Order: sequence, then structure tokens, then C-alpha cells
Amino acid sequence: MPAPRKHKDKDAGARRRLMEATVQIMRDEGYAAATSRRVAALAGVKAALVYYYFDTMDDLFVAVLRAGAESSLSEMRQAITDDDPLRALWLINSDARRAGLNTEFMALANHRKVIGAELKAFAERVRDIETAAATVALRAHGVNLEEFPPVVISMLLAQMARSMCNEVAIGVTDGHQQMRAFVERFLAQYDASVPSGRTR
Amino acid sequence: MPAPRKHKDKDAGARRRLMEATVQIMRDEGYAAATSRRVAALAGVKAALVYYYFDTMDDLFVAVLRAGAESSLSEMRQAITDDDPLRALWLINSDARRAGLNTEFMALANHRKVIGAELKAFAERVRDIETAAATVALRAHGVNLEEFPPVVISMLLAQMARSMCNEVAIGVTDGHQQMRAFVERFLAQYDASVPSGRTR
DNA sequence: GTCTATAGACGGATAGAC
DNA sequence: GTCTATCCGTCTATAGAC
Repeated sequence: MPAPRKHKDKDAGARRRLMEATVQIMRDEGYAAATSRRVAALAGVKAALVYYYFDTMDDLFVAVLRAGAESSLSEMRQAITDDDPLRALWLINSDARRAGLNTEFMALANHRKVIGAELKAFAERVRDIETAAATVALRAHGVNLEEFPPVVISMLLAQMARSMCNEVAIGVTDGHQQMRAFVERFLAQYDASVPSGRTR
Repeated sequence: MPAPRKHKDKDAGARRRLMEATVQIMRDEGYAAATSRRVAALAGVKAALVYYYFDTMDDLFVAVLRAGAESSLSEMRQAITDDDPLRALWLINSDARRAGLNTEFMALANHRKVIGAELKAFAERVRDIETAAATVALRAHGVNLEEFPPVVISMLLAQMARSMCNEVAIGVTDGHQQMRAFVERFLAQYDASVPSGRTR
């Protein structure tokens, strides 16, 4: 923990505010709008300060990505221990804010090597955790893991949740209601909080 | 419509080359790299010509999006009549080039209203077609359409194919082999070109 | 149709004062 | 730590010659 705040602590730290401002601008207007000047203005400081805390803009982006990744990962690790781990993961991946940011970083990764490497490492850790959760849930219900590999189930849940968020962002909602109902029916079969058993 | 080509038409038209260059740059380096200067250079003309053919850069992006959309839609309409329509749609959506472009446009849509509206209209037409294909395939095999709504199946197939393309783009391939095998098993049940029922 | 030239805005990044 | 000032580059878009 850095710099124990003495008094009222009104300022919360410029570095932190810069990162938060970056997140907000990326979500609202896309990564291309997250320039040093705009980010600084939103954080209430001058552009030059960005380069005091971060060597380059890329470093700022990486810092933001890392922070979000760590936060997401710890939420997911928590979800594994949930009564209904699969539904917990479905809900986490249904968070529009997270999904929107992720899409921006995917696009950024297209032409910034550093971001791409970081994003890849993060995505792989997420898949590992989600697959672990699926394995636990499926095995507990005696599902044949050859026929329904946990990694497949975790990919379906995570990617569909994110895809729907991305669609909502551009105003597309066709089929979403049906998909949510379908997933609910599926999840209901693997909820540890209700007596087990495959219906049908 | 300008200048109907008479003879051999060796040059293919600057307008067309500009659009092709835009596609290529967007795919390789992201939409932010598709500037009037870079696009013009790749097309072998000067930047000012971009503004002769397109009023603004946004208009160029919209033109590119529309052209790609029409091409995709006609491929999909063809796929409906295929022996194995679901697999055909799976393959179309597994095209990395298409998926990459689509992701760039999604990101672009975040801060360009015009692009967003265009992308939404396109996405809805695609969903309609894909759902029609799924309806045909599922009904032909006597599937209970209440339990497995065609729109759900079409979303699962299309979005998973695209998600995997996006992951491959950043170097993530965990679980892909298992997912492809899983989808293959599923598709094999609904292929009209083999006697119905579960084979293999 | 295609070019040169340029206006005008904004970007990343640095030097150095306080 | 935070600021002012500045360098130098690229961007969109336009004017006007050929």
C-alpha cells in the first residue's frame, strides 16, 4: 500500500485517476479517443503528467489492461467457490462494461504488439479458471466429460455472454431473450444449490 | 455511377482500389491505421483522391462495410440451399478475414454513429438468414423447436465461429480443437447429405 | 480524374521552471 | 509532482492547377 493518506484524502492520486479516465474514455468513445490530452483533461491534470507516470501511451494502456485483468481474475476465482459456479461465470461475462473494454483492447491489440501479448496471457488465464469451474460443476453431476468437455462448455458460456454484450452495444437484440432462456434452462441442471439430476 | 469501362479494364478503378486498400489496412493494422494517406498510398494514388470519391473518411468506411455486407449476405443466402446448411454457415463464420474486419467495424461503431447504424442493420439481416437456415435444418430432423429454438442454434454457431477467429488473431487457441470436434459432432446430426440419425 | 500545396487541428513526447 | 512551452509529426479536408 503506497502513501498512507493523512488528512481528508480528497485527491485519490493522479496516477489512479489517469487510469480511470482512460477506462472511461475507451468505453465511451473507443480507444482511439483515449489520447494523452483527453485522458489528462478528464483526470483533471495536464497532459505532460501522463508521461511522468507512464513512459508511453502504450504503457498506460498496458497498466489499465493489467488492472482490469487482475480484478476480473479475482472475481472469477471467487466464482469457482460459488454454489452455482457456471451461472456465476455467465453473469461475470455478461457485464457490459467489462465486455466493452475487452473489445476495445482486442482492436488495440491488432496493431500494438505489447497489448496483444498482454491480452493473450490474460485470456489464457481466464480460460483456465473458467474451465476449472466447468469441470467441477459437470463432474459433480456425473456428466460424461468426453462427450461434453468442460473447456467447450466454458467457452460457450463465456463467449456467448460477451457476444451478446457486444451486440447490445450496437443495438442488436434479436434472439437474446431466447438465448438467455436457453442458457437458464441449461444452468438449472448444474446448480449445486438444488437437488442434482438431469431432467429428461 | 462513373465511367463505364470499355476495353480491357486493366486498372480496376481507383475507387475500387481505395476500398480494397482500406479493407487490407483495417485487417492488418486496425481501423485507426486506415487514414486517407495510408489508404491512398496502398491504392497507388494521392490522398486528395480519396475525397474525390468519398466526401469524408466515414463515407469510405460505410462504403467498405456495405460492400462486405452484401457479399457476405449473398454467400449466406447461397448457404441456405446447401446440402448441409448449418455447416455452411459455420464455415462462413469461421473465415478469419471476415471476422477480423467485423471486429474492427464493431470497435469503429463505438464512436461513429453512422457506422453503428449500418452495422446494426447488417447484423440483423445476417441473423435472419442464419435463423432461417437453422429452422430448415432442425425441422427436417424433427427437432423440438421449442426446446432448441433455431435462433439460439444459429447464434451459437455464428458467434462461436467468430469468437474463435478473434482469439486466434491474438494467439489464443486453448480449447479450439475440442470446440471444433464438438461442433463437428453436432453438425453431423443435421447433415441432409447423409441418412439422418447419428452416424460416426 | 488526378495531382500539388496547404490550412488548421490534434497527436506523442520532451525540456525545464516551480 | 505538476506545470508551461514547444518540437515535430500526422490527420482530415479543401483549393485550384493540369
